[in-house]
Amino acid sequence: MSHQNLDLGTLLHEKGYRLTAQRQLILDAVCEAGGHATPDEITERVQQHSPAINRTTVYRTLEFLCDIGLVTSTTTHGGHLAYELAGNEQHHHLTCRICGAQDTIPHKLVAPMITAVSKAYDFQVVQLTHLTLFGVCADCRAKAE
Amino acid sequence: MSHQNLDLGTLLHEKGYRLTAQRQLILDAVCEAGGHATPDEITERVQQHSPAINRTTVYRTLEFLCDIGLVTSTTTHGGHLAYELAGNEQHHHLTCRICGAQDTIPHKLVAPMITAVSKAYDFQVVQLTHLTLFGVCADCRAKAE
DNA sequence: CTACATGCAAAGAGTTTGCATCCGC
DNA sequence: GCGGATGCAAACTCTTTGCATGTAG
Repeated sequence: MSHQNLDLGTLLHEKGYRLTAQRQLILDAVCEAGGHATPDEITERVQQHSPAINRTTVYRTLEFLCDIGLVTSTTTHGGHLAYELAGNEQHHHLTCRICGAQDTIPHKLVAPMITAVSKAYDFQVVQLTHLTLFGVCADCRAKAE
Repeated sequence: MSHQNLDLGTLLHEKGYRLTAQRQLILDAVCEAGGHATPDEITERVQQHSPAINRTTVYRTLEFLCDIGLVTSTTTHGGHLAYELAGNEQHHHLTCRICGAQDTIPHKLVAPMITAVSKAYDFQVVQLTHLTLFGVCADCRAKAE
């Protein structure tokens, strides 16, 4: 996942926020992580560049980036926070319980189900956090045999 | 949700475990809760009958009941554990972000999506924890207008 | 220079672990 | 009586909060 030619400075400035080294580094780290990343993983990545950065700052900045729409947050299976770059396209995830491999599936595979549920139950699904399906990937199934 | 004529004593005995008052009470509490219940809610319910019961015991017993297949666990939106009686029928949940109302949807609404994903990605979905879709229920939408 | 952002330390939930005691079988 | 189950306290992880200091604009 890339920066999408994102100019964080300009973007923040337009909204009245400040560009700081920490914010840039944390956003970079989320990009590099390339999928779900926990605050811990982000902290580790960021500290490779700038070891002094505080955990608190990582938490606050991730929430901040979430607020301004640059990243999205989910709760992972284990019940922990996970962040990822907010892409343009809505998508969902497959996570292998065994090897942890992640795959991305397009929303169109999920959309019909959402529509069916919405109609049947008069319930407006607001899947702010995208869906994560857990299972076993082809590789791990092959190895298991 | 009811006990389903469940004889916990016999069941535990068959598997080589012991029946204790705590286990019975905790299972009862999960039944009474009638849906997702957090360890805290369970503890509160149990303590209405037997105030001396320890939080640790609740945690351990819930995990134990999970292991022997009587209850299932999920991670809720807030990232906390939630348990519920393992029914015979696979199902999923709708949770209203506003009023917290919960509805249950049958697996057949979700199954086609799972099948499509499995085929397209050669990924065997093992949705041990059932799915929870977040959104806004009809009542809350009506009130919002 | 001024408000926003950061760092630090400490608090706070929720959950787990170690160990002595208890009790179902 | 034996070994699994419980209770208690303490540790542990993840996350949030309060307040002083630093720094972008």
